[in-house]
Amino acid sequence: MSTPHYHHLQQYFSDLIASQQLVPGSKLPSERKIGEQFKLTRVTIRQALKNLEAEGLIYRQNRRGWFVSPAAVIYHPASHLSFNLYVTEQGFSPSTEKLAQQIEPANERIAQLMNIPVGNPVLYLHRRRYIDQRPVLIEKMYINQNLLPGIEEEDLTESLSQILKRKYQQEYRDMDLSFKSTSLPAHAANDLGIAAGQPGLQIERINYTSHKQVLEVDYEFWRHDAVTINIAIRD
Amino acid sequence: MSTPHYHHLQQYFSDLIASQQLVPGSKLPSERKIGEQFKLTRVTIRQALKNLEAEGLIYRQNRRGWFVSPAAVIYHPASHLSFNLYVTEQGFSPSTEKLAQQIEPANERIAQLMNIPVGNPVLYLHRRRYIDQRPVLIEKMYINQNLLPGIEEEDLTESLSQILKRKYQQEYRDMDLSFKSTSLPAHAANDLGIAAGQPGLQIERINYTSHKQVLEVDYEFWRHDAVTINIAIRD
DNA sequence: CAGTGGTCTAGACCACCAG
DNA sequence: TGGTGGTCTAGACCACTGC
Repeated sequence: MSTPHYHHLQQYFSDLIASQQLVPGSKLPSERKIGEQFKLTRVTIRQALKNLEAEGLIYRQNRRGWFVSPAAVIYHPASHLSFNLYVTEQGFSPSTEKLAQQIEPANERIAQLMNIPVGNPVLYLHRRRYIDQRPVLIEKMYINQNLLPGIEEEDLTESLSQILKRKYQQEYRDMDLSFKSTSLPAHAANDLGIAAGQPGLQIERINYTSHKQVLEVDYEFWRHDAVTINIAIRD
Repeated sequence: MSTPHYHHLQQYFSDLIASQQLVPGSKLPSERKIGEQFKLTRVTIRQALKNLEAEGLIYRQNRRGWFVSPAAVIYHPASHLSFNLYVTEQGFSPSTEKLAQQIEPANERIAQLMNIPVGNPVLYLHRRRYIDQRPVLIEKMYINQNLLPGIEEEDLTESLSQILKRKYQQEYRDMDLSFKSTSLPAHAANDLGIAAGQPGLQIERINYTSHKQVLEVDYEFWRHDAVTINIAIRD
């Protein structure tokens, strides 16, 4: 077995995508159709498709089929641009959906970060964000409502940085970021409508006010093919 | 099919690892052994193992078996610490192996970045880096030898930042970083001794001198389970 | 050499989505 | 309701590792 069969298949679709005979968003033939055409079983087909998925060239939506991935958006955290802004600037169309919003008692980590007693209320916000109608990101945030009284009455599908600026004359300043490439936890995969266990990118972000208080702790779960992170370090 | 069989298996090993009945570096039973024990076929076993791999809990080495992953090392690029230093500080044991070193003509991207004509010589360096004897990272670097005359005579398994400091009184300063979660390209997977198509983390890093000249362009290919990236943004 | 993972066949049934 | 991907069986042979 010099080169495996799935490798040829990968190459085949890879070439179709590179030459734009398959464009972002278009649907691949069904696994069974591909199988007929190449005289291969579904196991082999799926190996090739999963590899292409890992490369970020294609993605699937549960039981709907396989699709060609759009270009990844570039996330530049140091720029402090909002999701809506940087997605728009790159020629895509962002949208946001609120999945949950509630007052919650702070757990240990959140309490420690926000310097409040464990169990004190924080605002929990759970959102799903889309690029060109494709869900790409699940966001779970814990907001320090002591610093932002009345924040829960705002329209929280809006950009938070907009709300901060308008209502509180606050801006995002310092932040701590942590990135990890890992599979999406089941809850995030479900929210994104994909099978659990698929590769993803997890980000933890802690946002500080200009007085070094913790404004917000943010957990983001990205489709791994949807984003590239750029950072410029200037001492 | 309420919860799939592979899910139970995942949970089983996940629990063993969490409770430290399986410790980092230890070998899992063979796929066939697991199959006997749980009355499952290898296809199902492998689905569970691949999911655990995507989570970063286990890893494999080509035809040698599956092993429990060690804790990820934390890479803090803004600290300017060398690989050797930050790995050591976190209680692991780093090592470096030089796979190739040669003078090469600069390609377009490198030439543009280094502000030299295309085809001018640059020093290419290809290294493999280990944490506790596990290969975790392939590095391909292009070094601006105009700024570092005689660099090619140094021992290039050493920390480059050490060499810079000692021989050239230079230090790493500004850098541009780009991260992407994607599968490892075939060359990198081969060098790491793992099957192609496995998830990985790709980093492009451009290092500048204090005079904003490009000192070095660095491409890193990490095992995705081996690293977490932390960055503090302070304006 | 025996044992490991890597690849593959030829089926099957299920859960979910769309028309 | 027909078609999709998701899961799974029960095999097989190959390439490589380690003894």
